[in-house]
Amino acid sequence: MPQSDQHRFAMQVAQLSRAWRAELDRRLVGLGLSQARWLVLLHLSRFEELPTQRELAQSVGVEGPTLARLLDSLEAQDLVSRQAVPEDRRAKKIALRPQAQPLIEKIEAISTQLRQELFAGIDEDELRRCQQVHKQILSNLEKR
Amino acid sequence: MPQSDQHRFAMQVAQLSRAWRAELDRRLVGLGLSQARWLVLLHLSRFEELPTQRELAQSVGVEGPTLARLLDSLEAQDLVSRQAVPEDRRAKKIALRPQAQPLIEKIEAISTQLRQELFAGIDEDELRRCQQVHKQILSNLEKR
DNA sequence: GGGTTATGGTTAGCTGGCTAATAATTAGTT
DNA sequence: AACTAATTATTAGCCAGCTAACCATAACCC
Repeated sequence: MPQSDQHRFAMQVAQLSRAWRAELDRRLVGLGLSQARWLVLLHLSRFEELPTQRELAQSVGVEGPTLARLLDSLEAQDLVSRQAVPEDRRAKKIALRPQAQPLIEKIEAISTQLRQELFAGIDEDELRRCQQVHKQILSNLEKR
Repeated sequence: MPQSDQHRFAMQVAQLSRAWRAELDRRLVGLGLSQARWLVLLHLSRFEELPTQRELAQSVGVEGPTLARLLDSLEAQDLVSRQAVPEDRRAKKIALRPQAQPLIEKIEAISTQLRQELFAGIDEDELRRCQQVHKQILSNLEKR
């Protein structure tokens, strides 16, 4: 595979990632949430037990400070709360406030809908193999 | 394919894109160029004729204002120059200054090296099919 | 040819990534 | 028990993406 194709692959991934997020954001703008914030809510809703900030940051895929600022604004909107952890007084667990629930449901519905549109016409098996490729590259990346 | 797998695909793409770029950036940090700037140089070096800012922005995959600011700093470093276009007095063509050439070569070498490491153990055919999947999703995205 | 619309570039200001440095607390060593 | 290490969250500050609003010029059209 020639170099320029490999280069194209890299570009494609970058573009895909940005365009996808931009489209989802466009559809979610009515909810008063922007970009990173709904992503945090989405991840938060998938935890069974309340995660610490560290755990949540890892799940979302951002660094600690990035999450801290997002939580600041989500807390200001009364969508989440930081709770002290008795066993470890450094840590804080993040909880969803009840008023976030309807929002979460809308986010889930909209993002699921978008995914269905984007995966239209793509063979399920192809998709899975593509995931394997991604996984391998990510694993190669982690070795550095 | 269950929803959660689709969700994972989206996350994977985002993570891949960020991690890849972060690693390349880490390797290029010694050149005094950060993130977006070497990308602009790289794209610029692949044009046969001098591109306008618009063309260059499109190639890099960013919006006009983003490129404008990057060019400001690249111009301040004497790595590129903006040239007036006689036929269209609104437009400017971007040219690489000679002193950028050795930099470009290092960037090419390092990014090629990284790509080879990341694509290690990945079947060429799989990779191509994966690109097709990306292409399809991107095309679905553009229809919105 | 003059008014309108479209286009190339810039400026301003927002958002959200990051690292580095700091404070508080915990864990580990001796 | 007392230092030292590591860990959790925060703050500060940089970088780079974006849209909106603007200017200058070009293209369109009546």
